[in-house]
Amino acid sequence: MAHTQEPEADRPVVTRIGRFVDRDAWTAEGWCKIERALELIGTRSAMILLREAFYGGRRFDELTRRTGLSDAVAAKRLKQLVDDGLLRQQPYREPGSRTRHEYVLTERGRSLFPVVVAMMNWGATLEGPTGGVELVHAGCGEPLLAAVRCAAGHDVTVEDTEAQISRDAKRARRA
Amino acid sequence: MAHTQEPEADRPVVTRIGRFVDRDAWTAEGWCKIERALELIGTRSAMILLREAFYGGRRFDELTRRTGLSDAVAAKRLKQLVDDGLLRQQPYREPGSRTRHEYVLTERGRSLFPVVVAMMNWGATLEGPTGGVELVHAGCGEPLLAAVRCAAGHDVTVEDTEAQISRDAKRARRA
DNA sequence: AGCCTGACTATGGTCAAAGCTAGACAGGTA
DNA sequence: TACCTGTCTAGCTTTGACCATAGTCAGGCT
Repeated sequence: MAHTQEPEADRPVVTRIGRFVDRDAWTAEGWCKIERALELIGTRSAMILLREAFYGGRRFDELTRRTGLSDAVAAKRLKQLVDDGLLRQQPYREPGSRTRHEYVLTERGRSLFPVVVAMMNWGATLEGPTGGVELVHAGCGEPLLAAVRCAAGHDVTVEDTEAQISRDAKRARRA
Repeated sequence: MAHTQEPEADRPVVTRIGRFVDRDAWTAEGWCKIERALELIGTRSAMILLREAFYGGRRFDELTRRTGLSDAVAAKRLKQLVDDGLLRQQPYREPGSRTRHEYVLTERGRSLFPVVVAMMNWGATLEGPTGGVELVHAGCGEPLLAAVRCAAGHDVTVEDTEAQISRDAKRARRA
């Protein structure tokens, strides 16, 4: 598989600071936010159903058809996403049919927006056909990008990043 | 599971525009950038190894120890990540030991930064212990956030987003 | 040479994800 | 009433992710 082999400096990607310099002073055990996220969205079916939700898909038949998932898997995963509070069922009624449910993103589901955009961005850089669905800014029509900023508003690169043990780790440990 | 049940307006999350309004005019089949990304980073082990890489971990023993993965899984996944061009092996020599390899992020691997940050951000919003490792801006010490912007530089919310079929979909189809 | 250690590899077992097929079930239509 | 259709459930199977254990193998050490 072809890929970039940049002959770059032998420096750490991210600098470790504080107590985290000694990595054995601390264990990730149960603290990792990414692992926690993966428990909810770590399956292929969950991610592509959410993708469809961000593309505006809401109804069971559309979601199954456009994701290519089987009824059974889609139903199971949608149920889990509802239970986990990422989607919510909303009744609707098509004339001549009985009341059914649409699946719409909750606030928690919408807050996955940066994750979805970041993954689309990254996926777009991989080899394979370009194109497909694209998300753009309604205001100006420009495609979306996921950016990393700090809370103070600065753009941040990997090289400008430091890793530390969160200051409230001790406080939280009591809980 | 407790979660927000916002009583919000009955509008689509994302507006579909262009040919994409008729969703059956087009099929996702093989075009989805997220599915392509998931083929490379869609496993728990891949994500948490990359997490460790962004935390500054490089050596086999450290990566296995801090991720809690077994040797076998770590070795297999690292091999895959190297083959896929997200990591690269770099020789090092500890005094008294033979030459070994560190695993360092390639440019392609580093470009996952927004994905990792976005997932950490989102995971932090879930219930469970807060704390753990935190990434901060070296300049000002503020924690990192993943933001969504358009190519023109505007901040974009879900509501300001439109989904369309990418204009170069046809061009790419020839390939 | 023979030993030791750290980085893999090979094997077997468990479990979850996802596909397929077949139903169940509600609530409309004829 | 009987029937149809779209949503959802229930089995069964395959695949792959992960773990545990036990090897292999390279290369420095004594």
